[in-house]
Amino acid sequence: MSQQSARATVRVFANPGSWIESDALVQCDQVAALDGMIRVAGMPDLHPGKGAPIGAAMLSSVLYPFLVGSDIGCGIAVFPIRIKRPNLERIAGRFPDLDRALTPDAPEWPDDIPAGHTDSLATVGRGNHFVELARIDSVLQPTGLAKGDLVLIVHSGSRGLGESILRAHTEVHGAGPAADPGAYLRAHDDAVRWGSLNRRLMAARVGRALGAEVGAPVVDECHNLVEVRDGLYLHRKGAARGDSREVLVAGTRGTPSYLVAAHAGAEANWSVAHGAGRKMSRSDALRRGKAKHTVAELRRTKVGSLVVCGDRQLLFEEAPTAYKRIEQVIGDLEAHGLATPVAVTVPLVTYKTRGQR
DNA sequence: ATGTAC
Repeated sequence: MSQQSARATVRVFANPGSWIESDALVQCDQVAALDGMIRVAGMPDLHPGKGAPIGAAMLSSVLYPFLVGSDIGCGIAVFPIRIKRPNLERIAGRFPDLDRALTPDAPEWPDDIPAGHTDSLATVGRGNHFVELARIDSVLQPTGLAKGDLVLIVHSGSRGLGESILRAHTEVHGAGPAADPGAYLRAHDDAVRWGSLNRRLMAARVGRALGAEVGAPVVDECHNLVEVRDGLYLHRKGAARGDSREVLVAGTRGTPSYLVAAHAGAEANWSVAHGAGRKMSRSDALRRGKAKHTVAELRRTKVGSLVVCGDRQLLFEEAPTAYKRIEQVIGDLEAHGLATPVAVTVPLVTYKTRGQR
């Protein structure tokens, strides 16, 4: 039935010294064997995901919804924010409740909500998602930001909307291709717009709660989506658009993040990493973290930042030591000519969740 | 990563 064709290429853009979990490489090979697959590019933050690798851009003539996963539209946005004399304790205490959905009486309530999906609007979600007040620690290359400027970094996606889109497909077709790519893409595009709106609404909520002026985003890059390029489908799963633009590559809740000028070409599927990448599974991070860290040191980090996280389990799962070193990921991007560092941000206050769960 | 069930 399936015709014989040249197998897709797999290339991982990491230096030999950068450890990549072997399960993630196996997943890349499995993806490469899919019908229609042309080129799999693993980013230096590559790690195993649920059925498909995270930190990968996968170019194919066939559209596979499972390669993007449930959080369609997830991305990272950076907003300039002005606060006169930031008091971290006070800011942490005044952060809005981003676990609770926006209500229509809020001043931020938008006129146009993609897919009419109002559930969980302007909420951050869980997992690796966060909203962070950060300071520009150094500027390495001319850009619109200056040393000392404050920014709000928002990493979040489409919450239940993307999940429902993937589920609708999976219930009928499992890990198979989209039977009607156009229909999938129309729903998908709504989720991508919803994710971007979600990040803007959260920034606005934080600005209002802190009495701070929030500017238009200087970066807003989605790293989970399907991009149609020359009639082919480029599946991004934790891989940001990397062709001639600035992207924020997130560190961890307690280490710096990097704004980079991305200039990735076809061989890297026009992509760059989206973050530090997990070094261990959530269960390992919880087990090892409990032996290694106290809750107090995870809530007040080595760089002096505060982490608002009422959920102790999530705090351990998201510990900086559960992730690769961001400097190594950035070094790998540089070494392969995919990106050049532009500015370094250091966290001041990171919001994860108020709740206990 | 998610909403929901356990």
